[in-house]
Amino acid sequence: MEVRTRFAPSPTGFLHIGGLRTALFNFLWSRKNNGKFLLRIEDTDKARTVPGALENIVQTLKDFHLNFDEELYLQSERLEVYKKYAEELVANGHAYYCFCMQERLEQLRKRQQDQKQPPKYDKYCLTHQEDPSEPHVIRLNVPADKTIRFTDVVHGEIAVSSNDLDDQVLLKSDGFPTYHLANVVDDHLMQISHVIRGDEWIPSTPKHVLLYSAFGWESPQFVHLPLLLTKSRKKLSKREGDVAVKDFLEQGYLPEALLNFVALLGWNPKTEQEIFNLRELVEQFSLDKLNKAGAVFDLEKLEWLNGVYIRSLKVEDLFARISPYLVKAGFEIDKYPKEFLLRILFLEQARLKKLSEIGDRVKYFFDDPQYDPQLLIWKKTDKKIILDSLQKLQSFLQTLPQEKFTGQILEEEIKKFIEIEKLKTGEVLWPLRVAISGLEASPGPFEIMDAFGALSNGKEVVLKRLSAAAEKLF
RNA sequence: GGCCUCAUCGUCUAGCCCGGUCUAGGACGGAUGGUUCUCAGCCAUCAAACCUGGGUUCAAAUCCCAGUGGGGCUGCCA
Repeated sequence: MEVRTRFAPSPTGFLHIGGLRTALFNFLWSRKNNGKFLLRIEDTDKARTVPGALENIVQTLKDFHLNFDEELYLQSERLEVYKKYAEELVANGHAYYCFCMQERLEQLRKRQQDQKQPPKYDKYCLTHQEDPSEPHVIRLNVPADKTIRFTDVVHGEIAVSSNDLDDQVLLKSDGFPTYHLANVVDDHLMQISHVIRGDEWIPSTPKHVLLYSAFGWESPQFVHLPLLLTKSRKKLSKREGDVAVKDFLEQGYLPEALLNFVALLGWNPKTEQEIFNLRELVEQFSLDKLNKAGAVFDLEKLEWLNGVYIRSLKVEDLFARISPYLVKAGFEIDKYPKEFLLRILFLEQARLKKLSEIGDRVKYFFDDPQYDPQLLIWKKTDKKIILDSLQKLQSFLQTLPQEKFTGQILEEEIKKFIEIEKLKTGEVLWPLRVAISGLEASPGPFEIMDAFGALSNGKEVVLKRLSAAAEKLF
């Protein structure tokens, strides 16, 4: 039998991290088995549907190369289908019309809760039918005293008493199906072989199993994934801050890193490999390597992984991806030679955790730095020593032709200069670096000057900053 | 409250199914040292966990039971 999986999000918000993982695992399992991966939008709640959410889901999947097969299915376009099947259930006694008003249901629920009874519909309408032209819903007629069993691929056998199940609404009074109906009908009609979804669905799976058998259909394989948790071990949800994939992308997490990271939440390869591209994930993925326990979404490890991916990028590629962030930071990058920009990126590459950090890090390449003069003074030296070293350095660099303004040569020349002048390395390099970067922590002075070397006035800029530094010390 | 479910370092996890090789392995984060003017990177070292209690067994992280703790669900939401 062909493996057919689906990702079935509701368009109630932008795709979030948990959804991305669910989509990924469905995708991987289908690809692993040369099967099909479907995208089905479960837009059966008109009130909760968010404009733009559908587009965001489709776009995000595309960003991660999780391409779906067949057409895009929208449940809101299949209303007649669900209605037909709901009526079929009514006809054979597995469901019934319910005319109860919201008010009665609320009272019922309240009474049950006060008596510490589990809230459940009391089947009133099963025996009190009204005019079918009156507004009504269709409810599942859950039989009493039955044990409902199903096998979950990750959890094993799960058994529940039908007495603990409520007569779930299948078709709402507005003619829309509820999740339970639409999901079961579509999974059957679309011949889904594996239902891979979050653990939060385990409690409603028995209802689904009941539906499959009421229709006389075979159930698919159920694969419930461990929940993604916040640091406080609560289910990751849209409410809790930045979980929209879009936000991560905008902060400059690379899709490859995000995907790699999310793949390792609730799944592991049973080897010590940690870095995976999509192809490798397809190769190594299997359902028996799935975990049962919920996994905390740990931002620190994501940052590390993102750094790994950033470092592995070719500078040209990094440039392509990061230039929007440079523009956003206000740098007019098209006024600078590309070589200059590439050199800057090359030296920041190992330091970046997220692309969005680039603006702050490279400011000093575009604007003269502002800093406290005290910063120029290295360790236990004093103002006088530093000023002296700065002035000597200045006149020395003055004599160097612009062609010699490349990292390699500069390093040799300056080290030679230090030796001849009998200065300490730190006395020269520290203030030099601070003078040109304005920073306590930055790339090395030779690297920075090397980058400036790609500018026609590079030497000029460096010398100007050196004399500005000397002036600050007066 | 009821039902379901989970339980190894702070976090992601390996080991558990098929008990001994586990003085419990890896990674992130942390600490320390090396490279070095600083930071990052890289390299090295260290600290850090089998929820508790019973059983079964010569032997239990691994099997069984109970407890505890966490989480999920309990809507004409998905």
